[in-house]
Amino acid sequence: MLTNRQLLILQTIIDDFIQTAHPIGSRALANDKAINLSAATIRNVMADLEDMELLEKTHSSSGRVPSEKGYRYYVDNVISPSIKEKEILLMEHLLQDNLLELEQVVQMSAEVLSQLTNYTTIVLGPNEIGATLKQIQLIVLNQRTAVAILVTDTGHVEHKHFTIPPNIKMSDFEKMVNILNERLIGHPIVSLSQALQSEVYELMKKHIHNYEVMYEYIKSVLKYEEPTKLYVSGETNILTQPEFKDVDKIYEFYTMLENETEIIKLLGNKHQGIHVSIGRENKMEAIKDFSLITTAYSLGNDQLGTIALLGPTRMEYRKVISLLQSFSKQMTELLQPKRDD
Amino acid sequence: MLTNRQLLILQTIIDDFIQTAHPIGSRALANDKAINLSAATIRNVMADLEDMELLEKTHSSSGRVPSEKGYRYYVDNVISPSIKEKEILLMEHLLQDNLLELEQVVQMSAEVLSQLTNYTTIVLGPNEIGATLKQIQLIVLNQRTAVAILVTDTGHVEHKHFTIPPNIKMSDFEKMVNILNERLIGHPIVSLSQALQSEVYELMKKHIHNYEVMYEYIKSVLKYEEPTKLYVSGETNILTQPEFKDVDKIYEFYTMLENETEIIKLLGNKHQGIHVSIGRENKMEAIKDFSLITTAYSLGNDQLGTIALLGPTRMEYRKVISLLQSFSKQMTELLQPKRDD
DNA sequence: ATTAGCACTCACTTGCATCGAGTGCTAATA
DNA sequence: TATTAGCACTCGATGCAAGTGAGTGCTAAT
Repeated sequence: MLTNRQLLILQTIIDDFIQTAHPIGSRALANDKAINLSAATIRNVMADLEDMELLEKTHSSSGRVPSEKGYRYYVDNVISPSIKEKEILLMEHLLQDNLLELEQVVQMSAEVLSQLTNYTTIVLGPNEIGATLKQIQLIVLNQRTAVAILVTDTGHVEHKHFTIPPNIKMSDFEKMVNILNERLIGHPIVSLSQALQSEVYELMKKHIHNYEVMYEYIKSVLKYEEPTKLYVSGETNILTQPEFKDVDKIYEFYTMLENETEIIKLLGNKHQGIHVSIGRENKMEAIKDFSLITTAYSLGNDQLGTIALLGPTRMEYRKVISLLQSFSKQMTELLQPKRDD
Repeated sequence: MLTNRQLLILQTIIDDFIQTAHPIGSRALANDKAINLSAATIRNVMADLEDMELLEKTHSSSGRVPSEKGYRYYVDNVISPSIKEKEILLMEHLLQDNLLELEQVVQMSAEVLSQLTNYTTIVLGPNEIGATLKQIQLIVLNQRTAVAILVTDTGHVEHKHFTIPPNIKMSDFEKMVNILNERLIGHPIVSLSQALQSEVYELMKKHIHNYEVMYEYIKSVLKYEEPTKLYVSGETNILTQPEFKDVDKIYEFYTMLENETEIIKLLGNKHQGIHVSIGRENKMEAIKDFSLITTAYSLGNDQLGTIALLGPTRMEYRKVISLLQSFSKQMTELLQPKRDD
């Protein structure tokens, strides 16, 4: 446990460093009105904090810089539950305004968040687990190709192109659509394939010529492919941070962003609430110099997606955490009415 | 007009510089087996070429570097009509393989091109000018919202969410969809709004209650918004080029990529064929150090889209140009059957 | 017309001295 | 006993001078 004095100094160093990105020396702290101690005393305290591995030096005679452990302590113990700031009000305004499709709302929010924070926003989802089929359409484009359109109750529209099975009559095609709509509407879209088997197969056998070929085609069309999309916004913000003036680091950063599967792995499976990973706490080598703050947004018990802010370990934790808390709350409220009525 | 000797030296300097990114000195050229001249003679030729502004020095005693005018001369006069290389065969293979939606094909091609060249690929389009309406659907999600789905004959699917007009009966809604499908199918989607007015308005007046409100809503749904999408692929490639080791330049580059409207302006309105803009020939300040090679892909006389490769002025013009030529040809061939049958 | 030779230019590197912000330690002080 | 002042020390950053080398332009010889 830290003494009040130690805590004050740790906090001041981290706050200052977050603003300036320069190591903080004892002299600078001695000038801080809130700290009424001499530089020498402060040096002693700093030495203690360094022994506890909460601070580090960049070289033997440099000022102090927070260590990852220091940030961790700061996030866990120092940051007080936030108050509403003007940024939060701005975001609330944006979110409540309109009646857009979920995906667009999320995308917009990501942009707003990266503008407000000057960090990079990564959004996962929304996934459609829990969504049910509202309507299915098969539209013939020409003799060879057709397009299938699935609409969910959440308003998500998905379409797939496919080649028309050989030796299929148009009348069978139409019958097929009717059967599908009659039997599959209301089924969760994740399990449409199973539903096709249990609800539709026998009917097809009865009414459709060449039903086996048709069945296989429909099955492949209905196969649920995780449509998780990744939106990244404010990539360039990272370039304005002084710690990324090295081209190699920038290259690594952008390459990391291109690796979608890794990012999905990183963001998925986060529990409810705000989650902070600092530096090497992240599983991913490429972001060992970053901090990642994530939160899930959800409807009821279904997790719908994750939104994350990525910045240097020297991050404005206070601000970002309260922004994300607000976002998560807003989002969940916004989603509520969309399905209920 | 250049002498053979001047041409040989210009060409060699540009070829070497494209490979190494270092200024080329007279000594290095004198060692080139293809050039059987002393360093001093080469220096004289180089001085001549510099007078003609085809070469430049980075400082008074440096080797020579091609000027923009030099690249221009090289592109216009030196590059011979290309032969098929292995890359082109690879691309042909990828393009012919499958039966995907146009947008996906274009997106994939962009990725392949940026991999093959190590430059950044920017794709505009495909635009849907000339596409006609194949089917329209209105699907009610809940009491307040519905989604409209438009499908074109090219297989492009577009959807829009909208609020359901107040005081509208479900039966009217269904009637409406029937009328729209009866009257609007086959109309070019760019002019659906007009067609709505001329073909549908009177009918609505007759059959639909509250037709004025409905009309306005439908009109806004049908309003054609240029769905031109921009795909960028291989952004990180630029970071491997030695001329972009400066963070400011990288920042400028990425900021430029975020500015979609500017890019669309830059890429649109290019005539048929390959088009090379070198350095300041580009209208856009942010890419004054880049060369942009564009080509349009098209079906018949309708221009469908533009694909462009962006790299340093020190670009492998030969390779890029022949790749793009091939792409354009392939693409046009690929598109042909999609609509005809 | 071509080439060898030479003086010159200039970016780049290396070494060295200096500066200053910051530290740890010790002794004096409240 | 806790705090502070003072001092020697460390080390990155900055600036300068000298040296290096790749390259040039010019001139005179071939």
